[in-house]
Amino acid sequence: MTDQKSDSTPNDGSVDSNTSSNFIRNKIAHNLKENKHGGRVHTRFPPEPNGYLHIGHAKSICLNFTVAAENSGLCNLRFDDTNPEKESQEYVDAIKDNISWLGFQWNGQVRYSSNYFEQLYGFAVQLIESGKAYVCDLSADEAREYRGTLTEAGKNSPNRGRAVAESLDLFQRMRAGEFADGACSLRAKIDMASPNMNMRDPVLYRIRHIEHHQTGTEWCIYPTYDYTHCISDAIEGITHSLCTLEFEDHRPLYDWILHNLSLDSLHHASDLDKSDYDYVLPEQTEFAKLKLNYTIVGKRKLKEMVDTHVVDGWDDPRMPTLAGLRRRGFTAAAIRNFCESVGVARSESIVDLGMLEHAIRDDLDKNSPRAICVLDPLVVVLTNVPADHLETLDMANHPKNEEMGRRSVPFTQRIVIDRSDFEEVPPPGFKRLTAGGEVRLRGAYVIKCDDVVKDDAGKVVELHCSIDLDTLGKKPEGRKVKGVIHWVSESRGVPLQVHLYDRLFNVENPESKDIEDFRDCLNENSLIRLDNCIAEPSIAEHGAATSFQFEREGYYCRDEKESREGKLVFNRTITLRDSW
RNA sequence: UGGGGUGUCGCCAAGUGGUAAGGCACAAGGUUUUGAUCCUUGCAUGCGUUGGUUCGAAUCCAGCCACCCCAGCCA
Repeated sequence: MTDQKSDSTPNDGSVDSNTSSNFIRNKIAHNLKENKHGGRVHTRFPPEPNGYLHIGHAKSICLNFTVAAENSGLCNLRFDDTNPEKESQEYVDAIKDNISWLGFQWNGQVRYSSNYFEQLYGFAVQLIESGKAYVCDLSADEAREYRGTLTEAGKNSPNRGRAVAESLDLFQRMRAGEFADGACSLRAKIDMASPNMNMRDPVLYRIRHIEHHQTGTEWCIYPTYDYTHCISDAIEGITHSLCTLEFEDHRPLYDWILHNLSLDSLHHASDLDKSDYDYVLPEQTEFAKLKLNYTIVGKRKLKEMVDTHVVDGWDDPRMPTLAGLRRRGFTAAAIRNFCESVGVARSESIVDLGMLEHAIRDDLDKNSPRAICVLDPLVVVLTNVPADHLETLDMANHPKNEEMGRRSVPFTQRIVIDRSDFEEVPPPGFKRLTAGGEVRLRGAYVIKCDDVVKDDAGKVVELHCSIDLDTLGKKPEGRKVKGVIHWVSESRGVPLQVHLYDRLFNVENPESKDIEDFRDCLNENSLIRLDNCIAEPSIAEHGAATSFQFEREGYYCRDEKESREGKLVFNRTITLRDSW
């Protein structure tokens, strides 16, 4: 996906269900009513390119883009790339790709905080000149000691009273590369006794002689998040700066920086410079992060799982990353609907995985064509059918949506059914095939099991059944056959490998502080590979869909990464609900 | 124990002084050639807790309790 050229392309990431009110929508409606930003709503999604996006980011993406779209507003994509140490172009590319896949289009070109390095530098000079910032010689360790603690005030840096001219000179020399990493820093002059630690003369610039993925070696001083974010928002004309709860304590600093810069200079530096809109400073609003039970959403741990090969990569289908969910068979619409159903609030909560599962089942049930696949084949020989029999059965691709068309399924003398659909001694309530019992073959005939063939070890190897020729498309005479099972022609079916996925962790909260190492609660059975599956031939045809409901089993999608000519691999996205 | 937040059904969540929306989950019925889907019904005299104000409180006030975040030159 390349950068968007249009300035006003509406986002098409729509949601099926009705939207409900939340405090951010209410706040925006209120601002609109007061005409605070001249009717504008302009948000931004500001990831740091230091990892892949996950389901938690999806919540923020959906929030920012939909809230803008609902109000005919705009949403920027801005990479918050102020710490080159952990960032890379690989992540930039993956993030852009994920957002597009989710169905959103950002306003104009992709932005980078690093686009504003020169302006940011100029604003820093402005703060120094007005006595609001100074160059500090304290080392990181010393600064920590001077900062005080949660309950004790800090001490002023010895350089706090440094003359403006001297700080100006030093800052210029920091930029020129005269000092080693950590030798000094630029700090805001606020209040070392503030109960809010963020206000105890926070660092604005630090020295890092390191290459940046966007600016190369142009800079050796890099602005911090706190200093950069608010000014970047102001430059882009953001009206509502939405972020997560842990930044709440940073809001006073966000406001301090903007209010201690000249409003005119911010206005002139901004995208709104030549517009007719009044220039109003952006406002930060915080909401709770999305957490899901049985899963980890923490970049550090996700990266660790990738690096230590607990999973196969960022796009492993068990990962909560957008890349992983996509490969698993989740649709963008399902993720959008899920985010909408979860809502946005300020209380920290852990959403039940069942909600995500519901969202994907809901979408796939409506939109995926049906097919038949037998995961654990057991041969059934139809004794009253000729050995060379080949019949073509016509089946609907979707039970409720005729528009999805129909398909042909070959029926032969030897077929396979799933081993779990036969029981010699059935448990109470069992509705499938039993010795001597009858069952309906989905889309075909009713069969009766006459004979159970076993090997020397007593394992069932084959079933001999007779079919009732008068039951194709009609109910059997004089009796009721309750069960329906699926089947595939043994000779005409196509072999495939199927990957069965389950949750990665076997505890509800693998990120809990009680758990020292997440490796201790890994689900051993999170991936099961089935090598002998066999499916109806239509799924392998040229132009076939890539995502199906394998009837009575669940939703499966072709794994594009592992499938190749002559070797089909399918991933189980999610099982069907099962009340049996 | 300084500061900032949050507490409404098992899980999310609406509600902003007029008598507890919705979704998920769960349960019971019905339809069904997928034990799926779909349909119907049920599911908080109760809103962390204790007091107070009021004709009336989840909503206002006070106290208490629990949990989360903050002492990176990370974001």
